[in-house]
Amino acid sequence: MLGRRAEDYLETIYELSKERGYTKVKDISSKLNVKPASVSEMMAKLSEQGYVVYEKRLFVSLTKKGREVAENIRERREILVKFLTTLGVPRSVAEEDACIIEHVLNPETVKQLKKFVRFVEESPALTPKWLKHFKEFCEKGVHPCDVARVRG
Amino acid sequence: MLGRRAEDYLETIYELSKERGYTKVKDISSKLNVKPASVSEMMAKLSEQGYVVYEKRLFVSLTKKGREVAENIRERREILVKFLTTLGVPRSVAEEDACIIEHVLNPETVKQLKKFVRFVEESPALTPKWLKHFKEFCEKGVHPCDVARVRG
DNA sequence: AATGATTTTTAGGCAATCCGAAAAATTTAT
DNA sequence: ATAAATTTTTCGGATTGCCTAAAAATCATT
Repeated sequence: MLGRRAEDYLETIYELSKERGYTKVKDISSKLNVKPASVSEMMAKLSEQGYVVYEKRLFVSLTKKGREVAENIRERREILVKFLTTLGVPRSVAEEDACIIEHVLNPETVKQLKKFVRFVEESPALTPKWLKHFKEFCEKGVHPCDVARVRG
Repeated sequence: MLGRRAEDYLETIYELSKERGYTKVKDISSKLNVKPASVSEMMAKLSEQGYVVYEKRLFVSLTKKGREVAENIRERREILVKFLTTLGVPRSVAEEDACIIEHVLNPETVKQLKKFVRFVEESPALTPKWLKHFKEFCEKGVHPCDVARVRG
């Protein structure tokens, strides 16, 4: 099985390969904030297991197998980011957190969060009333409906 | 700083100590599904760092410092479980996932999820209408409001 | 083509966390 | 009190993933 960290590498390679179809050790290392030495090692492992094509000193690219994994993870992360930002988590934080938990969440959970995102997106209103209420609740700390009841 | 795994240990000790005020290596090992040998090691480390009182071969209990950490984590987990179950994730899955991500989520994110839970709990209706809609959406795959528009 | 700069690899290490096996201590039952 | 069963510790080892430093390869410039 593929370690969590390995998945990060695959996803990164995926992103970095978009233009040219391949990427280099240095780029991966910068993106992931690890030293090139660590990337070299990981590439050896990933190519051994058939996730990347690794031509030493030349380039790294994904195999079909690797691309499939990467795409899955990327999709998962996008869902998580959307989900968290919908709930009012600042984008930068949402992205960080998504990157961490994308690897560990049960698919069942992801499925459900995905449904939630769709539920909000497919709502007829641009921003559903309840979501507006929620945002208000976040700002004022009081449920708008309660206010209505008390005041009205 | 305390490793993620160490936090799991603290939380487990906390739970197991509730009745008697202390717990034993074996119990921790069963709860965390690791061998007693691993627990011994971790206890040595945690007591060195002042998180537990570790009387070799006799018992393990939390120090104040350890209890504080444990309580924090437990609270975070409870929020997560509530949150996930609210969104329709089955309890067992929610508990598993919560246990994993409780350690890594940004406090900002947790804060926001907590607000969401409160928002739902403090809603005047037992189950807010939108949440009913969401559940329906989960079952039928169609947003109830859309149905209303199309049919009506 | 030679020099210098950059990139990459290799080698040796470190930390966290787990394991199994064997030894030691404790507990339980007789 | 002793034998048997259980619990706990210790020790050596494995894995994952990261690092530094030094060597090697590649690239860029003249």
